[in-house]
This record gives sequence, structure tokens and C-alpha cells, in this order.
Amino acid sequence: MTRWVLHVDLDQFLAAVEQLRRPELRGRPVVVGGNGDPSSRTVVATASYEAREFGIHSGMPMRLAARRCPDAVFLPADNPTYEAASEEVMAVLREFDVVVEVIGWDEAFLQWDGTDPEALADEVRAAVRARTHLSCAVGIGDNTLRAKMATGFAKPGGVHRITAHNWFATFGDSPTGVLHGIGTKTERKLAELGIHTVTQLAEASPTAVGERLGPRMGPYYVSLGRGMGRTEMEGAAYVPRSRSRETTYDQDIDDWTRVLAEISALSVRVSADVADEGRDVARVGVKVRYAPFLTTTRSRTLDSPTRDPAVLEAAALEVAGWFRRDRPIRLLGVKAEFAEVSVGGGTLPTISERGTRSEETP
DNA sequence: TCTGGGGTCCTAGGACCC
DNA sequence: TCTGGGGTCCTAGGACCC
Repeated sequence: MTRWVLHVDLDQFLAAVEQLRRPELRGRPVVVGGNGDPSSRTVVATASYEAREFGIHSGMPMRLAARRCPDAVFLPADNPTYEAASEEVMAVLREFDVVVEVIGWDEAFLQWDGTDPEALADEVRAAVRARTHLSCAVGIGDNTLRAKMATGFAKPGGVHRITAHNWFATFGDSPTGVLHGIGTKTERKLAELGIHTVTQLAEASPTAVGERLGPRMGPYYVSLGRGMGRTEMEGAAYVPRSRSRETTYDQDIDDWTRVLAEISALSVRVSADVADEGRDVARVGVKVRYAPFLTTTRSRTLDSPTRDPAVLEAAALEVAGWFRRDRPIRLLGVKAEFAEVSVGGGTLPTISERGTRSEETP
């Protein structure tokens, strides 16, 4: 028996769900995102494979997507429907003899001890397809990182395995940016240290990298280069640390009376989410993005934790009052950070215990 | 091509206390 | 007197991910 991690990733999830409930959309370029208006200030959440052939991909501004494929079907994101579809898939996964850790609507890790992970992957794909009519790819690894990276080779709808045996053969010469957890900024900083490839990162001194990139992040990045990841999944229900709501306006806002009204409205929405959560809030934050794209945040710890909507709104308005008012605003946001939570005997860290959290990776 | 929304964790500096 | 060292909390910002 060997410990395996399977990374299950649904193909073009949002577009697939839309094509499922509207069969006339099958085979057509479908773009899901924002309010469905391709002229609004939003980005693509998911593009169907047909749309990807026009060069449309997640994160791309809607306006550009519309220019690349004017005949695509543009749909608003219908989150409740995607959540429900996701729940169905996760329920199928939980029927296997595995520990399921949900990563997002369309992704989950499975922890499994056995001898033939490909056989399990095939069973999982078949079960998901039979029960939900959705297609998924499965990456197999000896830890989370390798399983996740394997999925890139498995898409769409296939299976691929990456372990310590083929890690360096597969990624050794690749740029560090291919690693899950290293983005463009970190890739650039590593390059400044003379570290360009995965192999070079693996062989780097964790301390030296830590001096440039932080005492925890430095050694963590080196571990990524070595292909290290978790082998124990978190099977317990996810407990959120914060809830937030934010809106980008199609027209910049200049009128500060309107700004405060929007902050109130956002705080009401956050309070509703907080009420659903049934937990007290310890800190309230406000985010302001000025035109053209300058983002600032301010926050305040409450005198005592509360879920009282009136107190949360008053705090949000107070914090909003600390911002400069002399330039147009394109985005406003309100965030609530929860006080400590106890879950099944254990306690999640309080806000003030941030930074002392346990290691994620060896 | 002017760049969503909802999250997580880390970093660093200053306040404050002993 | 111009000089400490550690520890915790708070805050703003950074980076990354789905």
C-alpha cells in the first residue's frame, strides 16, 4: 500500500454547467463571467473549449473577449447553480474510500492508500460523468503539489501521474513560474538571485532565498522546487476566516455621498453573510480602488467581537471616513474578519495569532 | 486588453509593555 | 541618560490562487 494524492479538476466547469442545462449551447463558444454584459468592467471566469480557440481565457477582460469572438454566447455568472453542481460532484467523490479536501468549486484533492491509482482515477472520472454528466481530469501524485502539477498534463478529461521518480525529468529545466505557488513577481525575484529553473530552485539554499523572500516563504519556495507537498488532506469542513463583498463600477464614482451609501450597502451584504455563518466579527476592513487602478485598504479591530449589522456598518463607515476623497473611485469593498472559532475540539487561530500558523509543507 | 470577485497567508514596521 | 531586548498586537500591503 502506498499513499497517493489525486487532484480532480472539472473541465471548463462553468461553461460545462451552462452547456448542460442549455443543450443548444453545446459546441458553441460560451463565455461566462460578470453580469454577462461583454461591455462591462469584468473578466472572463470560464471560457468553453470552443471559445478558447479564439484565444479567450480566464481572467481576460470581457471587452477583449467580445472583440476576439463577437459571436460567442456571453452569460452572467450564476453562482448558486455552480455551487449546487459542485456539491453534487463533491458528494460523488466522498462516496469513494478517500479523504476529500475541497479546493474550490471545480477542484478537490483525494487522499488514498492503495496500489493502482490509475484504476481509482478511472473509476472517479466514470462516476462523476455518470452522475453529473461533467468531465474531469485527474492528476496523480505522491503529494498535493505533484498531483496538482500532473493535472496540467491530464486535461482535458485524462489521467497523468507525477511522483518523485519523474519530477525533475518533467520540470527540472522548466522556469520556476510553472510551479503552483510561484507567480510572476516571485519568479522575477528568484531570477535576480540567479535562480531560473526548478532544478536550480531545488538546489538553492533555503536560508539565502529566505533573506530575499522572507523567512518562511524562502524555504517554502525551495521546497516547491523539490516537488514537496502535503500528503495528509484536510477532510474537515472548511471554516472561513473572513467574508467580503466588493464591486467594480462601470463608471468611476466621484460623489462621496454615493460612496458612503455604497459602503453601507456592501456592509449590509457582508452582515447577511456573517449572519449565515453565525459567528462574531473581530475586524472590519474597507477597500478602495481609485482610478486608474490604485488600491488601498484600511481596517479597524472592533472593541469587542460582534455580528450586529448596525455595529458592523458603523465601523465600515468610520473606516471609510479615513480615505482621501479627492480622486475618482472604481471599486469599493467591505470585509469582515471573524473572531476565533472552535471546530470539533480544535481552535482555529484568532486574528492576533496570524503568522504563527503551522507549516503547510515539509 | 485597462485589468472581477472572493479568498488565504506572509511580511514588516510601529506601538506598547515588561 | 540616549540606551536594551523580547514579546505581542495592530495595521497596510504584497503575492498568489480559484
